[in-house]
Formats: sequence, C-alpha cells, structure tokens
Amino acid sequence: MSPKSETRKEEIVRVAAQLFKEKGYTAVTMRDLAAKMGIKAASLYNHITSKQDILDAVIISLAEAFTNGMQGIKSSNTNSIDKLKKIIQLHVTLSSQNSYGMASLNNDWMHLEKRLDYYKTLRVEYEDDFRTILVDGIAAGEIIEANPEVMLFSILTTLRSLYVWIPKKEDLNLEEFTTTLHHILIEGINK
Amino acid sequence: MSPKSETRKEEIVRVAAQLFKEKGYTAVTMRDLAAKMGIKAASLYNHITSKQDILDAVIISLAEAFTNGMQGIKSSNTNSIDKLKKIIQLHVTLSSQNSYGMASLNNDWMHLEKRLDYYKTLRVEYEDDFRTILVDGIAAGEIIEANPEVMLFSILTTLRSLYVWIPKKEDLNLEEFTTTLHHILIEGINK
DNA sequence: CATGTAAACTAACAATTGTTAGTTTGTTAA
DNA sequence: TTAACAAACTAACAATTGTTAGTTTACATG
Repeated sequence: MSPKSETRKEEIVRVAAQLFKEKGYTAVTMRDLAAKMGIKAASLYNHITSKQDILDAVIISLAEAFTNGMQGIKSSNTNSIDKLKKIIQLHVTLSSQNSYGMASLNNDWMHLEKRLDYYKTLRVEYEDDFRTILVDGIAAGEIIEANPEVMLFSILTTLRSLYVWIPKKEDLNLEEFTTTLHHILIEGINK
Repeated sequence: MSPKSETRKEEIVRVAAQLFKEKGYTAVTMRDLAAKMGIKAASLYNHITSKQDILDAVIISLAEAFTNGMQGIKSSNTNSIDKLKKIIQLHVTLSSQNSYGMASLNNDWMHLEKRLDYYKTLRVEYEDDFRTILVDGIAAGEIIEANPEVMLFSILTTLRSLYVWIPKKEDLNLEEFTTTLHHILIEGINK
C-alpha cells in the first residue's frame, strides 16, 4: 500500500480538470462531474465546498509549482542558455504530469474569484523572472540582441501550449522531444 | 457615406466577440451582451437567430480567412523560408485586425455545434498545408532536419497566441514586430 | 455488538439561462 | 397622411444551474 493514496477530494479535482480541459470551467456542470464520478451531484458536496473551490485547487497548486521551479532556476549558478533549457524542462515536466490542469491554468484563470489576484501576482512574477534571464543573457552576449519582449512572448506561448500537444502524441519520447524543443526554441530552424 | 456600413447584426457579433474574449463563450449571457449593446436581451433576437449563431459567425469567417490566406501562400512561387514569412505575416495581420475573434477561434471552437465538423476540417487542412511547407523545406535543404511535427507545434502555437500580445502593446510597431518574429521563429535566438 | 464516520442518496430551492410572443416606437417612402 | 419596416420594448416560459437539508448505507474500530 502506498503511504498516502489519493483522497476522494483529490480524485474529484483530478476528474474535474479532465472535464475542464474538454469544455472549459463554465460549461462543465456539477451534474456532468458527478456523472463522470458515478455519483449524484449533491454527493460531491461531502468532499468539496463549491465548484469554485475545485477550480482554485486545480489552478493554484500548478501555478505554485511553476513559481517553485523558477525559484530553483533563478538561484542556479549557470549561464542564461542553461537556465532557458531548465525552464523548458520545467514546462515539459509539469505539462506531461498534469496536462488537464494546464488547460485550466491557461484558459480558465479568469474565473478564479477569491484567488484571482494571487494568481495574477504569481504569473507576473514568473514572467518578470523569465524576462530577466533573457535580458541578462543579452547583456552577457549569450543571446542575440532581439527584442526581449518578443522573445519572451514567443518562447512562453510555445511552452504554455505544450499541454495540448504532449498528450496527442501517444508514443512521444519526452527526452527526445525536450531536446528538439531546445534546438527549435534556442537555436532556431534556419540552416 | 461608406458604400456599405456595418449592419446591426455585424455590430452584435463584433461586440459579442469582445465579451467572448474576456470570459469565454459559455460564461457570456445574452443579458451581458444586450447590456453592452445598451438594449434588452430579447431585442437581440430581431437580428440574430440564436447565441450559437453568433459564435458561428465569429469563428467560421476567421477560419475561412486563414484558409484563403494559406491557399495564396501554397500557390506562390517561392522557397520555404519565404512561405513561412508569409504565414507569419498572415497571422499578424488577421490577429491585429480581429484579436477578439481570434480568442474565440482558439478557445471556444469546441462549442460550435452544426459547424464543428466543418471547422475541424479547415483546421486540419491548414495544419497539413503548414506541415507540407516545412517538410518540403527540409527536403530542399532550406530548413534544419529537426522533427517537423515539433517545429509545426512550436511555430503555430506562437502564431495562434498573437491575439493576446498584440493588443497589450499599445504602441507596437507591427512591421518591426513582424520582422522580429521572423528572426526569432526562423533564425532562433542563439548567437 | 455498538459506535463513529465516510460517502452516498432523495428532494427541493432560488437564481439564472436562452428564447418566444406580442406590442410599441420612430423613421422612411409613397 | 398613410403604409411599411427596422428595432426596440414588456412579460413570461421551461430548462438548467449551483447548492442545501436531511437521511440512509456500508464499513471499520472499540
């Protein structure tokens, strides 16, 4: 037996995230969720306090995982290109572990209420840290002198969309995929 | 007077797309839309036949604009890198002209009903055409021999997210932006 | 056996949803 | 002036929404 198996609430949150990915938070009803769990809608409330509560659980834990990952990368003693590679690795890892949650993080964050401001703070800080790595890399001569804002946009949107593609390629070799991403995002595709 | 000014229905569709971008199709009610138009919800039905109807109008016209653009690029007599630049230009143009519609195209296409299959067909064909350009470019030695699937994913997700970034940078010089995108997407950022 | 607890159930609620029917208002054209 | 039409209105509907209250069931522990 595992030391701590999944609680019923965790199971509900996990299944809810799957539905949120398909149709979005607002379009998923508590009856939809209950049906997928094999129970009645009212029974869900033995485990969660509200629909909102589920969305919070899905999004915030993931957002914090990104923040924690970025903290480690910031304080790692290495050059900018290496830090970029570590960021790519972070996104690949979290997106393959929890592609359902990533969908909510990307598409349903605006339906957060109590925790909306907190989420926005985490997101802005993450983008600021990312931008700093790029700017430092340019200053150190490790990265070309293109507009860092456009670089940030380009790389980050690709990384934020990984959750769509990774589950679509069943036999995807994650290591090989990550290496190819390094090439394309960092070295470009022009011969 | 302009030869053909905006009809009331077109105005409703345009305003609806703005709301869809903020909260998503499902979360926008007909009363929300009516309020933003300064009328009552029931009055909307003098001009449109259903909420579904509005989403169709927003998404399908845009999807067809992409298809038409791709037709022109396919049949243009030039090399792969040039075709890629034209695709980038197409996305920048459509995304800056209609950033609201792009949000629905990206996030609410699954709520299409009657026209869902048609939309999916257009999208698959577009991706196939894009992939062919990459594969041809590799064969011709114009593009590095990375996995074309990963290249397609990386470039296309960046282009599909332009609608988020373009309106955020008020004083964005679109020409300069496009040029920088060429550099980053095609030549990479590694010095 | 008795008890406590996790987790399901039925029934119902108030609010909100998209939509319809029928009517009124204001402007344009004959 | 009258007829036609575009575009708004009020009032209401049936269905669906998230949620609550109170109850029952099944199992594990003392």
